[in-house]
Amino acid sequence: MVTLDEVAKEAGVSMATASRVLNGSTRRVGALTRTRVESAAAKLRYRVDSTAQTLARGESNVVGLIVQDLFDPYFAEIADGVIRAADLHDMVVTIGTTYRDPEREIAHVATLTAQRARVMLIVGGRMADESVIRRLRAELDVYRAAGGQVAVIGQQVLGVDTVSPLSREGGYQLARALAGRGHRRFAVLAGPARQLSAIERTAGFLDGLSDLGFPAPFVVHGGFDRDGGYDSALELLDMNTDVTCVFAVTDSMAAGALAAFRERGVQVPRDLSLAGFNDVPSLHDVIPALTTVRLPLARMGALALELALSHEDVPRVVPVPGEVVLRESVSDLTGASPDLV
Amino acid sequence: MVTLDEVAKEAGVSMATASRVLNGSTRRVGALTRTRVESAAAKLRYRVDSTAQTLARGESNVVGLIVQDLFDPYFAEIADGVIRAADLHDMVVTIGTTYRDPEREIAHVATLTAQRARVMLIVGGRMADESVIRRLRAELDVYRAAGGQVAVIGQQVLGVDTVSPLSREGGYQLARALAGRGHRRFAVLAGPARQLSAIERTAGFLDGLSDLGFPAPFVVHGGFDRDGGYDSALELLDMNTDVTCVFAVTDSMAAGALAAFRERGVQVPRDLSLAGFNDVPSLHDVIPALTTVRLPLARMGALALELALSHEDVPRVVPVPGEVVLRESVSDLTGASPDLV
DNA sequence: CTGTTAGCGCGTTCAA
DNA sequence: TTGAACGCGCTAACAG
Repeated sequence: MVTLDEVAKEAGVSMATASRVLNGSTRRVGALTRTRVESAAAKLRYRVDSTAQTLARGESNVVGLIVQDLFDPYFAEIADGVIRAADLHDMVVTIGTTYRDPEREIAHVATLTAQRARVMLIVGGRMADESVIRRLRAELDVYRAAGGQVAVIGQQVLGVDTVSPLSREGGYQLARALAGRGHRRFAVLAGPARQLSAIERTAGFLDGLSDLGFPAPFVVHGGFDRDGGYDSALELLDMNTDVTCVFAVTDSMAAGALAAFRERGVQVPRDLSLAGFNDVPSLHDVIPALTTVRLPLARMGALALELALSHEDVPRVVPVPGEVVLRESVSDLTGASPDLV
Repeated sequence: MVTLDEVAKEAGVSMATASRVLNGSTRRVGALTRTRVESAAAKLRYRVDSTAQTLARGESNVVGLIVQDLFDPYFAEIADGVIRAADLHDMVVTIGTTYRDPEREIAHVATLTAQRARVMLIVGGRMADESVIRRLRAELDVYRAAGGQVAVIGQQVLGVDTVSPLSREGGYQLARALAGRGHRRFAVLAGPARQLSAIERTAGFLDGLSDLGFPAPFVVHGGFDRDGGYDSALELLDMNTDVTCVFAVTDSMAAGALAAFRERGVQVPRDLSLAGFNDVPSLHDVIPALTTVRLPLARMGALALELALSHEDVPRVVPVPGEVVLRESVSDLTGASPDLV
């Protein structure tokens, strides 16, 4: 690989000059020398070594991104937003996936620290396990002590910059919207009992119902993904409740629930209404169209990066409201209009 | 950030020794010294600087991955496989997305070269544009000249290690399978006219039909994604053909086509049968279940990494066969059994 | 088994 | 405006 000083020699200048024209910020170089260096670099097919730059500058251009699972469209969309934003800053994105294993999360933080990532973005509902959180925070502390910037997308538990989807409020608004359709008796497929964002969404939903004076819903815990929704839905059906509407705390879970209902001959929304959360685009074509709470995932990813890059001393929290989107999967029980759009 | 020689001082040993116990491969260090170094490192919260390691070793631990769009489950699943495999090798994955823009692809290759990525994985059907391919190849050449390893997932056009989905054969087998269900008159939603994998799938399909002595299908070109399928399907309907079965060269396109058919009141598979390609898991819940050709995407990603890591002088090609999966979206016209599983 | 030394490729003072 | 020299944090000979 061609190095900078080979280019310098070829151009008949010093390394310092070559560095200035090829990578320097202050461009105080004579026009002639500049073109000489540039053509030498082109001729030799010179490519900077950004690892050497990182070492010399003490600052890298890598964005570390930690997600649970790229396979989940929720994370994929956020990752997409991060990558787009990073591109604008000429930064590269290193992705680590945890598959919901906190140990892997901690390991990734360590790895990204070793990479001297300039910023680190952590996505996804942390589990409410104190001991794990403590160790994660410890690992983050050594990263930050070295000048690294951290931003989190999700629950605000780490004392760092946070892009915070208003899960609780989303659940709350969803409850009111569903009530507006005439539903009174609900069930919640609540996901893992210790998953913070699942907890928040459920809690907001419960609050909404309780403020309305409605009975508390049936709550079924289970996995956070499609299969979790499927299993929870079957479990719910076996309980033989009289609910008219089911809230799955994730679109993926709702998709699973839909499959389960279908298998059991339960028609949505005729026999049972269903709502999800996130408004994942890849689920836009499911039938019936899913009522859900929309989150601007890609924008949240970009936002997190900007937050981390523009770091200030005091941790900031950017709340991101969700938007209830009523679609066919929820029936209208008010009698006013039996058909939905 | 704590450096290696601070650790060495703390432990009362030389940097070399500290390096050996903390990062060296040959672990010929006395037990006592070893523990002394280890506890010093722990006490000081030392974290290696892998950029410095890269510089010193002349070899990095980053895997560069170039995909078109993380949002597309096809790429997301491959990326997942790559990340998992990289993890096994203690390597990190840097992802760049091209959004199908060849210029961005070339730019990413340059960036990853600058990062001194140890291997580079390029995924996705290249466009059949000679001039772009030439420039891409030129950029790859400087990367490879520096000792970088490249593997491609997709069409074999670059003279490097390739994981090659047997698109043509997949299309061929699909044609035969559909014929086995009694279909004779087909249409193909063929995607972009210059997209290699789309071309291959279509060509194989045509071959299959022609070998069977069936008439050539209607071919509609369009976008490669969900919306492309949607638009192409509408276009097909407007042509008022008498086809009984439609092959969309992508599952995402098939999903879009399904939506279009539904809007127009065309029921699948009663009025029209539909098949896709890829067997994307996130589409497993669509109704009716999609007949498709399954590709082991995650495994292909892992495979590509192994290929690149175990580089040999002569470029290798690993063909990956697809598997036809017949599901409800294709009706059985043979009359033998009017209902499908 | 351990220490000394010389780079890896680049940015950046400090002089000229 | 340009060049010489040092250092970033670490590994890898080479000695001892």
